[in-house]
Amino acid sequence: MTVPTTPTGRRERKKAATRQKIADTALRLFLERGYDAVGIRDVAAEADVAVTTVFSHFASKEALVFEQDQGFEQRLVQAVTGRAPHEPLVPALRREIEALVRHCAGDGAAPVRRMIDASPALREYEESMALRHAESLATAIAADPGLSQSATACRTIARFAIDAYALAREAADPEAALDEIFRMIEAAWAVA
Amino acid sequence: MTVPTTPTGRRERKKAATRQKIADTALRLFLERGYDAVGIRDVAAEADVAVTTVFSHFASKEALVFEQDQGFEQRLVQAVTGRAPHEPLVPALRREIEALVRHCAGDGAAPVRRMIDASPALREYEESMALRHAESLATAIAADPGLSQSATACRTIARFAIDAYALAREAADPEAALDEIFRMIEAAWAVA
DNA sequence: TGTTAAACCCTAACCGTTAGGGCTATGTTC
DNA sequence: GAACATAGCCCTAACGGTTAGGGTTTAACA
Repeated sequence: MTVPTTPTGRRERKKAATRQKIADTALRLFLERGYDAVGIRDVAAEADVAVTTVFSHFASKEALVFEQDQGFEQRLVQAVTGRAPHEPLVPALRREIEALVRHCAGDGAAPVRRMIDASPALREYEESMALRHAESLATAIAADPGLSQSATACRTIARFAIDAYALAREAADPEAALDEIFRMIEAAWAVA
Repeated sequence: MTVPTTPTGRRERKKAATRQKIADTALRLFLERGYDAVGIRDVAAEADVAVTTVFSHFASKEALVFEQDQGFEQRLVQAVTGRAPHEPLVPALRREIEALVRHCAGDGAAPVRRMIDASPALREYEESMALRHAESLATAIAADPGLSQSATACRTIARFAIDAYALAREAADPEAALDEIFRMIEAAWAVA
């Protein structure tokens, strides 16, 4: 079910190395020269691979920036499926989203965030990604045997949670914003 | 403030006519042959204009499909700013969104909806458009002198409302879904 | 009537992305 | 160990959305 952290064979190791080299090179170039000023052909040349190889590892130029997309989604789902028995849903969601917001607001991620915010294409991609995450989250919530909400309520809460993530990231005081938004989500969930 | 329904001069009339001809031609071709099977060059040729003219009227190929984008946004904002004095916010929002959902689920719009749902590019564009609308809506809500909510609460409710629109559209029974979602939104707004 | 600029045209390109087809090294089977 | 199958990579060429550059017409207006 989970991806092995260390691939077994030489082939898989080499593949993972190629992927990582491409991602690292791309991010470095993007930060050095700006996302729009770097072409896929530049990335490929600098990483010493063919253009087609880049696209065999990443579905689009934007995807190069959001390399850990999957981990992100898994954490969200895990926060729901892996929470302690009888632990209520919303606080568990909140905890995870708070961690994710902290991670994105951390110092290390600041230049990347600036880059994303400066590029409409990247912002759009990020939001579209978030919606996919909301779908996964909704599925996970709907599958929880301890909850018996309608499918609509599950999808609604999932989207609200993703909204919270997006809004908190942009807020001047992310912590306070999360407080406020999750009070609202809690109330919404209570009447569902 | 509002766009004049009938442009005054000949130049503006011709411009509007060109724009409309392009939009009509594009939609017709898209529906006839499929969105992906029709290129911008095809649209331009059939509408008897230059490719550059198409892009001087529409920012992208996707924008050709969502021609009434602006009207959409204006209606949402209007539902907030133009509601009766002392009328509560959420029911006004709900009324407008219900009307919009009905409009999109109507028979006339069915082929267009099928086309949108069949194209990832169009779906993504639509969601991104909806987020812009949420921003406008948030601004309108925040500007209401009768309300005294935090900026975060306003933006949150705006996004929730847009979520309601998206979720209801996809639901098997849009009316019932709206009922359910707006009960949640009402509760969220009450604690804001 | 002459001037200005908006709307339009054409050509040529840029850039992300994909198709087609070939090569090599890795993993597997006999 | 030899033979095979194929995953991963390469190259070239193209497609399609989008834009830059620069020219022409014509409505608007002094």
